[in-house]
Amino acid sequence: MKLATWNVNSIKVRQPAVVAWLKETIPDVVCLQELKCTEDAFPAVSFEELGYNCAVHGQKTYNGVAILSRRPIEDATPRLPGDDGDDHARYLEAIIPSRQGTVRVASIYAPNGNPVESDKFPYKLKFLDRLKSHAQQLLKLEEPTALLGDYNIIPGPDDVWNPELWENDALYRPESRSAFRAIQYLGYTDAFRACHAQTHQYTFWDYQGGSWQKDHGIRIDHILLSPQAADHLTASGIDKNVRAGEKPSDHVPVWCEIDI
DNA sequence: ATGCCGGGCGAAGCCCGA
Repeated sequence: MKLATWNVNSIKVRQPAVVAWLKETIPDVVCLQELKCTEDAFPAVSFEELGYNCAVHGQKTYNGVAILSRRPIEDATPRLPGDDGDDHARYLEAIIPSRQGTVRVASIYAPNGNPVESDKFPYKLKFLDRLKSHAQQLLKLEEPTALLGDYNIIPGPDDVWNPELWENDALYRPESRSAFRAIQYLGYTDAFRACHAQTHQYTFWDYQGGSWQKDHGIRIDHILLSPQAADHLTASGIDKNVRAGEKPSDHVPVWCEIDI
């Protein structure tokens, strides 16, 4: 089963690119982030024509997450527990039947958190703490679980072209990196890092300043696997070529293959 | 180091992202 995540930065603008990528790579499950639209405006038909079911947790202008699946989508559940006052559409979880049993997947759009002096940074850290608590609850189920998405965290100095320039950025602050490690310490595996030792493999390049041409990127889109999923991990990759296409998102897809 | 880029909204210019 091939699982993927992609922050599309507006599904309305990116719909042709997503369709082309789906046709080329044929993932079984895709988690999308930054739809920037409500569920009504989500272009589900163009994905259904390719054989995908869609579950959408939308929001006008900001955020918005979705799950596409070639298999049925069961129990699609929006929102991360732990703060009923949080109305951002940043989390959608669902159960997907596999050949043997099921896989639980989540599409996650963690807050950016900049500037760090603003209330956006504590909001980010609180969201990540809620994600950790929920991830801990999910471990008790002892199921194959994949938490896919834009975590907005650079895990370490090898995941950015020039870490010195990011020291006071919310994506690289010690508090953010610590929060990402804390989820892994619960028992989750970074799928890409488990498959690749190469450093400086990026998932995001800023539109500005020729970042893509200079390969000045960051690795912030991640797939975390529960032990029952990680035990069957066979491959992972970053579809970097997508960044060179027509009207690209600033993020590219990250995927993993689990033999379940 | 930032908003030079790109998108939303809405019809100019501001908000937001990373």
